[in-house]
Amino acid sequence: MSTFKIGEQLRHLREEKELPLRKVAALLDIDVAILSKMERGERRITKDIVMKLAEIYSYNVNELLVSFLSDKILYEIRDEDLGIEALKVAEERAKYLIMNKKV
Amino acid sequence: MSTFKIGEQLRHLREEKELPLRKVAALLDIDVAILSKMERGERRITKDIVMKLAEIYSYNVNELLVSFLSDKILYEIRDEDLGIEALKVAEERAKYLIMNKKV
DNA sequence: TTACTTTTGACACTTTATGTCAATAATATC
DNA sequence: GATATTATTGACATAAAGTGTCAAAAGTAA
Repeated sequence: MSTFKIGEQLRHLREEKELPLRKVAALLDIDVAILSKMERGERRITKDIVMKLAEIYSYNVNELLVSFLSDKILYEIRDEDLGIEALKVAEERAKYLIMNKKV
Repeated sequence: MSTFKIGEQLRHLREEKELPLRKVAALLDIDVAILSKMERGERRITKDIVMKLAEIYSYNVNELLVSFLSDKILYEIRDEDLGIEALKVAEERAKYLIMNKKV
């Protein structure tokens, strides 16, 4: 999947901290190439990585997670005319499920 | 991925029409086992199959597609505390993207 | 140039998804 | 309750997608 926003956001944060991929990748214990690709949307970003990066960059983790999740959601409805409608229905259903403690 | 709602809905429609899996599977040109699993959420349902089934059951295709898409969306945010928040952000972003004709 | 950072692509490997099939289970009909 | 029909389950082989590793190439700064 390609990331729409979270990748850019993470790159932006890294550049603000003036950290090279090399250092951040080392902290995450992953290859530089993978981090590079994650920031540019060529590799999947995992929830785990997002949380670790929030820690590394001292950034609000929930905000990053919402970006991460909304990217995944938008990916599911890319090119779909009924996307907005599906989002509304999904939200109704999610609220209902939460009320009944199912999600 | 498991289907939450679309599978049940399709099974219900099939039963209303009193069509056996065998016949519907033949119309779709897929194996009976696969259709059985799709209806019970053990196999992925594709957009293509949903549209063909709407035709076969003479049912509103958009309604089924919205179920199908919202299932996929809900799957992405299952078990996520920030799911609702992510849905709202995704909707805002989707509207923005549509305005700018990007999605 | 030289050093450093980043990107790109190849590769082997793993995981996940897919289609096919047959055996089993469940249901209905006689 | 035997038989026919329908539905479910699991095994299998194959295909597709994702992952980690590496090194060469490209880009950037000193």
